[in-house]
Amino acid sequence: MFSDRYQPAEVEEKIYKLWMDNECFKAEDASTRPPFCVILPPPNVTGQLHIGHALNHTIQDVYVRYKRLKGFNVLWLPGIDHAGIATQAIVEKSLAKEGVFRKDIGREEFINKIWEWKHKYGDQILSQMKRLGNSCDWDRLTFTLDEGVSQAVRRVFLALYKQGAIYRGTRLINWSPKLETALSDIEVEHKDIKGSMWHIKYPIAGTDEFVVVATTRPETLLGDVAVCVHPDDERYKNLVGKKIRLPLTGREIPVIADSYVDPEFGSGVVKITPAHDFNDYAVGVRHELPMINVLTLDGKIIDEFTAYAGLKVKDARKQVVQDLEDQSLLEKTEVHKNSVGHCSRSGCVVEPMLSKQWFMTMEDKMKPALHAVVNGTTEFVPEMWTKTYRHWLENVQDWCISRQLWWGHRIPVWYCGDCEKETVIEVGEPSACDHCGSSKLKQDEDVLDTWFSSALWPFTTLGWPEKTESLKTFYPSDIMVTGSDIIFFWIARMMAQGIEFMKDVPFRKVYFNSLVRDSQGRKMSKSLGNSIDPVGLIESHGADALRFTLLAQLSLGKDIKFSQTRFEGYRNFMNKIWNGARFALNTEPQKMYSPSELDHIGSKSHYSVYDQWLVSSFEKMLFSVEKNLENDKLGEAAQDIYSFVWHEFCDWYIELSKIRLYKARAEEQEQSRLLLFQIWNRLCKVMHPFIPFISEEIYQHLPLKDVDILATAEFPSQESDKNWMSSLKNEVSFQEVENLKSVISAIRNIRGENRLGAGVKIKAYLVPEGDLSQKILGQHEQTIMRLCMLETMDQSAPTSLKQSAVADVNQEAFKVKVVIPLAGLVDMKEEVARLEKNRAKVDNDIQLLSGKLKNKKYLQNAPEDLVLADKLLLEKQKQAFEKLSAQLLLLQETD
RNA sequence: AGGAGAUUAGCUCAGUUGGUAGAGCGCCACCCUUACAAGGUGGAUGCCAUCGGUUCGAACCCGGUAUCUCCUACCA
Repeated sequence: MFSDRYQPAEVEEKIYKLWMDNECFKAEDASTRPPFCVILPPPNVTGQLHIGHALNHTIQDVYVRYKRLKGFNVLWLPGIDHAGIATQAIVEKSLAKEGVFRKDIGREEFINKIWEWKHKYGDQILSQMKRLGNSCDWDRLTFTLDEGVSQAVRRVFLALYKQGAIYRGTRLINWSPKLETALSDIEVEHKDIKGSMWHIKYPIAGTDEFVVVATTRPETLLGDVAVCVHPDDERYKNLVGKKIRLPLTGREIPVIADSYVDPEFGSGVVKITPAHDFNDYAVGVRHELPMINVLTLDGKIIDEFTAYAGLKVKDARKQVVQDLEDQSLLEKTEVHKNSVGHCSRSGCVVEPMLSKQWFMTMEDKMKPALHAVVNGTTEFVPEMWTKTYRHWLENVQDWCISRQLWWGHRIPVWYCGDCEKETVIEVGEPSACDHCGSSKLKQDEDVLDTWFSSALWPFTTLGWPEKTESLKTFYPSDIMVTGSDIIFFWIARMMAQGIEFMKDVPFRKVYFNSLVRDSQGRKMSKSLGNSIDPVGLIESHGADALRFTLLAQLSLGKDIKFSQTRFEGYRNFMNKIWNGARFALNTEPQKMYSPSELDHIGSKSHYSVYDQWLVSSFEKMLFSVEKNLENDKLGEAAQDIYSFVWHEFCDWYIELSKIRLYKARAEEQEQSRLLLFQIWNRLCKVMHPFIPFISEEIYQHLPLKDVDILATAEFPSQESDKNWMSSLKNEVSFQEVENLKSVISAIRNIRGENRLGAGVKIKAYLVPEGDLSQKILGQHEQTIMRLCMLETMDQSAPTSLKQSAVADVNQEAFKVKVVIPLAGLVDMKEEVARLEKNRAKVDNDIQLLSGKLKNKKYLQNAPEDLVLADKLLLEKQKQAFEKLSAQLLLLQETD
């Protein structure tokens, strides 16, 4: 130890190794201790952890370490997600740089390449998680493509398939032409694009007349199957039922009426292209219209439209517009801002596409998932997210679960070459068709949406479908910590699948963590370049400082702005803790204590009132931390620790105890040291869930004969610490020290406001009123003199108050008049100003209180003790006012 | 368009059974006092967005308004 600055870089790696070597994070499948389980939302294998992960993981680590210290059999189960589309896209991109293309090397070879990537980056992510201090049971690390998980996925697929809940069908889905796969909604990002709105004349068949249709996508005109107006729109009523001669194709299409059309928007006439627009698709289904596909899977016009065949969407659009203009069918073009879906992985524009895909029915599955949250079986924190959850689940649609990718769980369906029917099995490959017995079977080329396996995560990680001890002990888990952005994609689906296959919810509580934004409040994103790398932060100020920065700012339901100066502030706090410990541990001579000496006390009389005050203060902090943790208020718990360590222990206790520690007799010194160790022994445990490295490092330096490991120690509690805590805390001593603090503050205040530097030696008259006041002053004379840097301290009244600063300390039974002669030290102006300011404050109080006490209704309705307190306060303030006025008069007198 | 949330010190934000507003950072003054200058002591700064209601009493409860943020959907 004992650099005067805390050096996290020298500590963290060593400490993490200590934990690993001692298997501190291992959970037991069978234990007499109560279980506590957290399943880590598995980070994507695609790259590095970002600061959002740091927050998410730190929150979990606080719960997990706290419960571990509380004696629970804790399992924090780590994992990594294969993240199908994201990983495939990234690996494909990186291979392309070397001139290697997926389609050239083939499925098997490409998947091998991804596995190589996974091993490299998976390990990198794990080491980053360790640097943060995550106390996961690493032996249980699970990857979403592990054999056991794959088995489970196939069993679920088969079960749902047999139920009819999984089916194959042709629907309109989001399609990435670049990646050539279906996308989930979460993979579609809407961006505002400045585009155009083209007003096109559609000729009415058999006439010379036109109807004008406004569109942002003229190229899909090729797939139009109708023109639609609002049924109540007078302008077009007579048009309904007539035919339109579709430009560029000559195809005749009907005019239909549907209330989906907004008569106010554009021309009030909409072209219907069911194969390329979600609304049009719905209209198409309602009106039983045909659906004409216009695009190839890679986003080009199909060959049937010879004039445009092979053109990309953008080029086709230009060509179509040009051709319409040439035929004088383009009425006008307007600038139009449009929100367009983009593929979050490749950046290309997403096309709604008619496609044959696998779907899972959702409506029935989501009912119990909704119910379990509404009735509180699973609790949402903060509670407001239940509204969002409900809103989503009540408007759920079937889920497209197939993806045209190579990386993922391959769909366990085989198609028969003879009868064309499907065979689905749970293990291995089928040898014959279920329906006709043919052996000409071919497996579906597609893989499952990543979220399909993620939805099973709470039980597949514990060994399902085997009936494992882990599953029995740890399902359901206690808390799931995650972002609210995946409440539907993940949380809801885990709820549904958990209830379906485990007959119980997957977790008792969901904690939705905040979003970490940059210092300007912007979302962190690659495109803005404002992402913060947590590893860089750890390297600069240490993992504990980072953790504490995130935790201390935590407030349920609110985002965190990451500020560098605040981070530095908490780095300073780590240093403060370090030096507080250094004060306790560096005092020579060193003696080693047995654990029992740190847990029990000898004679109470050996402890000073300062010690007793500290123990009371510690106890108050401890209870507050526990209460806040139990109520998921991690931020407030962190702040409890902050203010105890800095403002109670360092600011007051250390200063109060110095005299005894430096100057007193040997046995008294020994007693002081023992108390310091007793406090730090416990304080380390309280701090540990939040800042595990520094607390463990300090703990390892405690002069204990057999040092154990903090990570698996026992959290202090009223029961376990009964002897120590209840013997030492003492409300009378606590009050005594609070009184003492008030005198010291009063003197310091006079010093500060009169600009009397620390170098100026001052004399003070402290005039007590009553025995208690006298006793306290007498007992703490040395302390007062030291902390206020007094030259002399006199308990008798001064002969005159002229040319003196005066303050009245008045705390219930403790009353002291503080008089400090200022003659020759300062201009009296400062003191006059100080007293006037005080008097104004007191006067304000008097006005307020007397007004209140004149109000008859207040006297009738307010609780008695409140009224009484106000009356007492009023009297006290009136006296204070008198005294201040008298002193002001004195000061202004000239001799 | 629908839903949710926010508005408190210069900045970032706390503030639950309604009872005279708090913290960190920043700022000002003085100080390297043997744990710590990444420190110490003292100080300044608020019509708690706005209008109304309930109440003896509102930052807090209810309603309206303004501004901002996020989510979902959509813009043919």
